[in-house]
Amino acid sequence: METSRSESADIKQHLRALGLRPTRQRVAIARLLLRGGHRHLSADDVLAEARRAEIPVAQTTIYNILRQFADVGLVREVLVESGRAWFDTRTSPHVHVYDEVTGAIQDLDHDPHALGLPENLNLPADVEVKDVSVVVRVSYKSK
Amino acid sequence: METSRSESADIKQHLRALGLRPTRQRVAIARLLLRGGHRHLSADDVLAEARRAEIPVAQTTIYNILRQFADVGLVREVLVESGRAWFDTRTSPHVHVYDEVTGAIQDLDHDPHALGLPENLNLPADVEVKDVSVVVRVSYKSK
DNA sequence: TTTTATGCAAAACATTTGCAAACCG
DNA sequence: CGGTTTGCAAATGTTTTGCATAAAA
Repeated sequence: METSRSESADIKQHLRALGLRPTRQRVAIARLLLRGGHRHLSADDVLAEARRAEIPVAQTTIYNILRQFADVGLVREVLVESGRAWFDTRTSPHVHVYDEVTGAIQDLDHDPHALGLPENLNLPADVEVKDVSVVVRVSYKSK
Repeated sequence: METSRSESADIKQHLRALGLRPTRQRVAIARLLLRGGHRHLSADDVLAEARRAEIPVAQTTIYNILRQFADVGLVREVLVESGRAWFDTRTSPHVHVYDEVTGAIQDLDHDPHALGLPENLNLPADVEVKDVSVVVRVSYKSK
């Protein structure tokens, strides 16, 4: 895989714009995460992908970077089961469908903000909505 | 605190109806959880309350019971942060507002099912919606 | 050079497991 | 009794921390 000079430059600029120093690891992980296709990855998945891509990075750093990326909205944290966090490379509004049997997470093209929710919240002026997450938990009807 | 005979009987019957043997621990924990007021409790909170109420029960059992209770719908698992699960003693439909700063979870009287969601799912016939969870993540505007 | 990030190893947690003893029906 | 459930201790898995080294500005 070839790393184009301009792609790196773009990502560096992107990270800077988000207030993050474009370190070697952050740039490499960002490229890895943002390359086409929406995916749901655990921290360990990202570490594995990084290793595969021969990106020199420690597990601790993966955790740091994923938290930072989630903070600035580069990825979205998805909580569907206690004990492990998933990170969604799709940041545009959508709903998650979680299969309790297989553990699979699927995206559903539906904007949670279009649900008339935030308006109904009656929130104080200084309160800011950071995210609205919708998870539809499904399983299979027995017989 | 006095334990009325009939209250115990009610709970036992309730548990049986849900397919759970009314063991000493399950009955005691159920009574503790279902006594008035909607709350969001961690497994550890429940253990602490049990100790306070002098209910003889082990941590392992709390975990078992909470999972079972969630399975049969006696409580609802709430996932708002990775690494720890909360259990909501309110089972009627509502939305959660999670304060990222204080960690507080609040209920919002709004039925997620009234959002036109399940109908839009286009799910296969054998797929069953077990739960729809909505979490509005908020924090405070700076300055 | 000054600040910030990385990475290692060790902690810290929440949750689960294996298995013997106790309990429920 | 016979299948479940409990509870202990140990294990597991994920995420965090402390701190020295390295990289960024």
